[in-house]
Amino acid sequence: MAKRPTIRDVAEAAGVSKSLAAMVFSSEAGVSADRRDKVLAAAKKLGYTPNQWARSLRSGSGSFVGILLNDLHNPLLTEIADLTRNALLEKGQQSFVSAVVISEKNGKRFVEPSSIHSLLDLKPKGLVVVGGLPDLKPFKTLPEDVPVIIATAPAAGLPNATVVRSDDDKGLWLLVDHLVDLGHKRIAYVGPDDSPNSIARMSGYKKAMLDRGLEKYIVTQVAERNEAGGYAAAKLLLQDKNAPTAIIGFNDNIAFGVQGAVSEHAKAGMTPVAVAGYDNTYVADLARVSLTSIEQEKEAIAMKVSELITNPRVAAEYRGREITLLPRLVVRNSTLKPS
Amino acid sequence: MAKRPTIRDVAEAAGVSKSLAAMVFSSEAGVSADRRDKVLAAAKKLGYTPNQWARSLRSGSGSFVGILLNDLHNPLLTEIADLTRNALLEKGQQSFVSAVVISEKNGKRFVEPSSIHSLLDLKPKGLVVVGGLPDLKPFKTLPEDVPVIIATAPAAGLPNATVVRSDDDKGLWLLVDHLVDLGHKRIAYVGPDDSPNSIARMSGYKKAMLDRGLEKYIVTQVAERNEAGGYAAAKLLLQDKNAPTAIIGFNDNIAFGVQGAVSEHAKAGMTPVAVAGYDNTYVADLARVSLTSIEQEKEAIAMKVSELITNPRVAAEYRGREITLLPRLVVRNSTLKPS
DNA sequence: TTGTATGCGTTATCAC
DNA sequence: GTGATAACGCATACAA
Repeated sequence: MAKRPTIRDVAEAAGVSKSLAAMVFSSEAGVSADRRDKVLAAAKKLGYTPNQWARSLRSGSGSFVGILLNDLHNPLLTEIADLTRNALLEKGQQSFVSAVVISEKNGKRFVEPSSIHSLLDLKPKGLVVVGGLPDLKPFKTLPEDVPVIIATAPAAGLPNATVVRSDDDKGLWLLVDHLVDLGHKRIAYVGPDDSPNSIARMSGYKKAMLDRGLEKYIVTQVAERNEAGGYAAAKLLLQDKNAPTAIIGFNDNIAFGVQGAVSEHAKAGMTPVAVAGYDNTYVADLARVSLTSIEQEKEAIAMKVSELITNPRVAAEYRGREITLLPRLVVRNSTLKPS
Repeated sequence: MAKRPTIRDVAEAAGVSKSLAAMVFSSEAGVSADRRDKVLAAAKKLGYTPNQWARSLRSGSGSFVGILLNDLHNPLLTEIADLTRNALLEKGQQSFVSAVVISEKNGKRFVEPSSIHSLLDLKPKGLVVVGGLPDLKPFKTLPEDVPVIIATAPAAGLPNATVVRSDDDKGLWLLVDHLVDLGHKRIAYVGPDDSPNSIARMSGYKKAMLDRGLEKYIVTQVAERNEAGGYAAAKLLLQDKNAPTAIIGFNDNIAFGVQGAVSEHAKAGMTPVAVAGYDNTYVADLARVSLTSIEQEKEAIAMKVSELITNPRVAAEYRGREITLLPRLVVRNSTLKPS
């Protein structure tokens, strides 16, 4: 198959020098109109598009923004990555999404450093990290003027990064508040406690309960971050004599598992238990699921991120700081009707 | 921040020439043990890892496999991409996942060619395309010896690609067969008809109905490929006097919408309608959803793909051919109990 | 305005 | 076994 044309092929076809042809694609001015047209025509005919990686290599920095996606399975993260990419596209900013490799070595999951280096070696002009990475050290090799924005996760040890995330304390306060208003007192929380993110939410739950004078009803149950984890944890909670009347899950996935356990509980003739999740995944909105959840305002996050990455002034202003957005409660059947 | 060390830094630190240092990382032999150790020690101390893109540029081909992800929102595709990546990792094959950009121009969605070129310019040693791309022309610029594998989609006009997908005819046959065994006759199909993939499934449905002698009950309703599309289409079907007693959706997402419409239908006192989807997304397995679906054997697809990409002999053998895997029926409540 | 030379980080081809 | 040199595709400082 035909080899990809290079700028030399274009120059030759247009009858000009390589550098002249290069100028047509790099800087706007500096080339006479007729020659520029010739080059453009030749490029179009050959189907030439610049190799942006060679460009990165030479210039020290590319013209694209790198988006590092933490987990392909998490709909919240893929959604935010996609929204960010679209927001950047609207500003005319190219981006490149790549997914981190997570491998497992003797039972422990960790991020392959090479999958981070791969993106950094492409020399992005800015970097967006979507989701919490356990180790952000590799990013320290980035040049000073490359902004790093971390979406929906704390900046574990990266002093110059900007964090854009929604306020977990507020989110859990909204959930607890909503449930208390419905008459619940025994409100339990189910979720992991192995990451900054999960710890923040659990702590938000406790603060909210305290705030409502319900400290003696605080019950937390550790769970793995998937449906099965939520199911198992809820089963444990529900067999207690002082079983909760409402359960909040760390995220929607866990809450789905809780819903499963709660359904079985209700079928056994027990009083129905309210369930709420977090992240407002599209699944939560399905008619059959109808799970009350917290919307992290993904669009707002994406907009903020794209603004930070494209506007150097704003980027400089927020370097090393955290931008906190207000989450929003989305009430659905799981906390209203009996399930 | 510290700049990323290059091979020159390593060579200098080890007191050897760049070429010698390079040999340590490229070929196994050809360098004396003591110098090799010196280089390795220096590399470790500086935290050096080779820039694989510069390597690609020079060698004409990198050491990694490119995985092009069609749609970040489709759980089937992200799952297959991830499984493929893991299968490759187990064979010691690095891979790089990047997502295509889909933009919208005057109402029409299309793939940004630049997002494909970006990955091709990295010069992968093999390419995996996950999901159906409307236009595969850009891949024609790949060298002859770079295998292209297309997962879960037809090879629209790429004669040298290998396709790995499951048999849609068989999948729809399994669904229709299952429903007929349960006593259904009025089995309708809901889904789009705007892509090779969707046309294949719709045709599979018709063949299966014919095969069971139910040609006079064939009813298809076009729907957009999302929950809302399924909901709207099902609403239309259900208001008919000869409403179907079972509805098959093009994929799970559409079937979720159908489930919503069917629930409302049942609440209005009508006889419950069976629903089935396709792709066996993790959502289908949620207790509250419990949707009968077709498993495309994602693991098997990923295994096949990774074998094709890593084994040149197998790749050559299947070049230009299609590998069809057998799908599997997963029965859940949506086709059993009244919903 | 146009062409030439140099280098980004790497590997391949030579000499030595 | 080792080291200098060219080249991958591109951009830029410089000279013409």
